Amino acid sequence: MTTASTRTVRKPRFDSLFQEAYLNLWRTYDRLKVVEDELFVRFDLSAQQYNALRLLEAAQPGTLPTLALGTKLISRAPDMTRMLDRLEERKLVHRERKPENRRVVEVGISPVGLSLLEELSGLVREGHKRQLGHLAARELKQLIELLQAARDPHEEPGGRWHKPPRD
Amino acid sequence: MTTASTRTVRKPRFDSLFQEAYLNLWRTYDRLKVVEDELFVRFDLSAQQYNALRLLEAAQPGTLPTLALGTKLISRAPDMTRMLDRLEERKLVHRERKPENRRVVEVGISPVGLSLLEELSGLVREGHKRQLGHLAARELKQLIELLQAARDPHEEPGGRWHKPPRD
DNA sequence: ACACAATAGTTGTTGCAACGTGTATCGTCC
DNA sequence: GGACGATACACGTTGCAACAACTATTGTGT
Repeated sequence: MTTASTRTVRKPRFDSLFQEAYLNLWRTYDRLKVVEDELFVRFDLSAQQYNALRLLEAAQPGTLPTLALGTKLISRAPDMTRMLDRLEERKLVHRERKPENRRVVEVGISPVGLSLLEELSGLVREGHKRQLGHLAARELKQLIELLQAARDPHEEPGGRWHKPPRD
Repeated sequence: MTTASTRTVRKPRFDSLFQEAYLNLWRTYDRLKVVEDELFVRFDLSAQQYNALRLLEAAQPGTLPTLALGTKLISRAPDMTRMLDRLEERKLVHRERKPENRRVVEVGISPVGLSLLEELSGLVREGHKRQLGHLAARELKQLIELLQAARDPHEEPGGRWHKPPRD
C-alpha cells in the first residue's frame, strides 16, 4: 500500500489520510468480522441472514415486502430471492404473495426463526462484547459519531441509516 | 436488529452500545466499499488484488514469500495460491521457487503490474477522496485512532497493523 | 380499452471465497 | 541415516455473491 520506498519502515504507509482512514476501516471490519463469523458458523448462518431475521422479528406479527427488507439490511444484497430461499428452506421464514398485488412477496419470520433468535440472543450480545468490550462508552459513542459522519454522504436521504439532522 | 417492540421508531435500535458500534462499522465499510468497487471493476481487479500488488510494489525489486504476502494483506485470504494464479495469468506478478527451500514460492510484481499501478495511482487517490473527502483532518485522525483501538486486541502482537506502544 | 412504462421478483450463469485435505519439502530428533 | 513433525503450497469441492436478462404484474396515459 505504499509507493516504492527505500525506507525500511515496517508499518504501512499511506498515500493520503483518506486512504489511511479507509484501510483502517477495512482492516478493523475484517478483524471484528472474524469474531462474529465464529459464532454464526455454529448455527450455519451468515451475519446477513441473522440481520434479516432480526428485521423480520421487529416487523412481526407483521411482514415485510422483499424489497423493503432489502433496503433495511446493513449490507447490500442483490439477490434477496435466493437468500430468502435458503431461510425458507430451513423454515426460518415464510413467504406469500398477496392477491392485492401479485408482484409483491411478503416475508415474515416463523416460530422456528423466533426460537433461533431466542437461542442466539445472549450469544450475540456476548459476541459484540468480545469484539468491542475493551472500549469505553465515551469512545464507542465517538466512534459511532465519526462512522455516521463518514458514511452520511453515501446514504440515501431519509434512509434508516442516514443521520437525522441535529437541532 | 431490534427485539420486538411496539414503538414505531424508524431508526435502528440496538441491543448494546457494542452492537451499535459494530453495526455502524459494518454499514460504513459497506457503503464506502461500493465507491472503491466502482473504480476497481473497470480494471477487472478486486480491492484485495490491488492491495497485493501495492505490497509487492513496496517490496520490489525484492520479492515476498507467499505466506508473508498473505500476512500483510488487509483482509484475510485463505487461498493465496488461486489469488496469485489469477494475477500471474494476467502477467501482473511473477512467481518462482528458490532452490534453497523448494517449499517457498517467492512472488514479485512484474513491469505490467507496475504499469497498472501507475495507471491506477491518481484514480485510487481520487477514489479515497470521494469516500472520505468530506471529513476534516482532525476527524480522520480521530477515526483512525479509534479504529486502531477497536481492533488492537484482535491483532497479532508485533503484526504490522498492531498499534505500536506510545511513550 | 389498450399500449407501454414501471415495478417486483425470478432465473441463468459465471467467478470466486472458503474449507478441508493432499502433496512436497525441510528441520529435528534419535 | 531415517523417521517423523512441521511448514508451505496446491487442489478438490461446495456454496454463494453478483451481474444481467427475463417473466409476471400493476399503474398510467391516451
